[in-house]
Formats: sequence, C-alpha cells, structure tokens
Amino acid sequence: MLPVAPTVDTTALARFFRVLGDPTRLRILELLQGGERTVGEIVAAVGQPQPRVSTHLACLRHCGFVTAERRGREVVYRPVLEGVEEVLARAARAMAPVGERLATCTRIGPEWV
Amino acid sequence: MLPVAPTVDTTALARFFRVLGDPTRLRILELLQGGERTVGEIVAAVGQPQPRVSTHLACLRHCGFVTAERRGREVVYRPVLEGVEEVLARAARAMAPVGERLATCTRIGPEWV
DNA sequence: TTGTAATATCCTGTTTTCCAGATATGTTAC
DNA sequence: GTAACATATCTGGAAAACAGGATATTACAA
Repeated sequence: MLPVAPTVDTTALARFFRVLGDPTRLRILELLQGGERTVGEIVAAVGQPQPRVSTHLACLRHCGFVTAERRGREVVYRPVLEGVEEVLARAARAMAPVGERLATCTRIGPEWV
Repeated sequence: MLPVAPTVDTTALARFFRVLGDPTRLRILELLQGGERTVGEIVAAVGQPQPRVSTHLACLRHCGFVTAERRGREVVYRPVLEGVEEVLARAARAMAPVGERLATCTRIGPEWV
C-alpha cells in the first residue's frame, strides 16, 4: 500500500484538537457558549488563578476560537468560530462508551493502565 | 459569578481530544474509516517507522478507539468507536476559517506568532 | 499624579508527550 | 529447532505544554 496523502490538513486539524485538549479551555468554551463574558466572570466560573485563565484565553484568541473586546477596564470574550459547539456535543456523545477508560488513562504514552 | 460545575466530564473529553490531537493518529483513524487494515498496511500508508505507528496504535487501542485482531502473523485493526468519523468531519469544517492560523501556530504556549 | 481594579505577559521548574533506535514477542515455514 | 517475518515493547533524550507566581500594562477614579 503506497503512502496516502491525508484527505484533510491533518497538521492543522491535530492542532485544532489540541486546543480543545485541555479541560480549562474546554470549560471556557462551554461557558462562552452561554454568551459573552468578562475575564473576571470566566476566572470566577472556572475557579482557577487569573494568570492561568488569561493564558488559556490568549491561546483561544490567537487560534481564532474567540475574540476579545475591551470595554472600559474590562475585556469581554465571545466565541467566533462556528461549529465548535457542534463538535463538542458530538465528541461528548462519541466519547461516552470509553469515558471511563479515558478518565483513568492518565498518560498517552506507555504506562497505560 | 459562582464556580460552575462542568456540564460534561471535561477531563475525559479533553483527553478524548488529546488522542485526536496528533497528526499520525488522525491519519490512522482516517485510514481505518476505509475499513480494516493490517499494521503493515498502516505503516506503509502513513510512511512512518513501524515502532512509532505501533505505539500510536497502542494508544488508540487502549483508549478504545480501535480494536485489534490477530490473523496469522498479521494483526488487523478496525475502528470501534461510533461517531468519531462525524466528529472528524465536523471539526475539519469548523476549523476551516482558522486553518491558516492553526497551521502556522507551532506552539500553544507563549511565542505565539 | 497617585492609587486601584482588571487583565496580560514574563520567568522558572516540572510533567507530559513525542521521537529514534534497539530489542523482545509471537507466528509461520523450513 | 532455527530462520524469517510481523508486530510490540523498552530505553533514553528532546521538546512541547502546563502550573505557579511575580510583574507589567491599561483604564479609571480621587
């Protein structure tokens, strides 16, 4: 079997999934699906230190998942990438049968449970 | 705003996305959507060293994305997790507007382009 | 201007993940 | 049994990603 060219840009797609591959970023995206939120609200909602949340927001921003708008001394975040909600929903459903395994599987390399 | 409990198990979901967050694993999954394949075929198709492919296959196996069946001296892999195909398709579409950015964004941490 | 609130960035150490290559296991043929 | 083939695992090392905390930036108020 000859090497096969990927049907989509797997590099970009993998990176897309990697952005989604962090619990905090996922929670932020979920939260923003409820409408725009200030950083302060997001920090309070995910219950993690502000610098960390800010870094994750920067990631989502740079990768084009969300946009930020300054309003006075606050900054409001809002989702911009269409279809992400759908991806999350489908993934949550697809994952269900292996949820247990994924939750306990702490590593991706060897030392698999 | 009070801390909000995640609507889904974000830890497991994040890990799910992490499994998808590698180009080689993505290519393997795509390939397997065309039906079952032996390891040899997969190695040839993705054009990467056999031990590496084997490790990625182990990951997909342990996480419940695929199953393996020994047939003589070969091992045949086959997808088992329903809905993954759909997730990949939706993600590929959702990603399109930011594909460029994701492709050039080599890091997730600082040093953003 | 000085202070304070809101947010962003930088620095450092640790963990996770990946790769490369060597080697082990299992299967069939001779 | 031994050789050849197919696949899996192990080892070490490099790099990416993450956490924690200090610090910088921006905007507003007194």
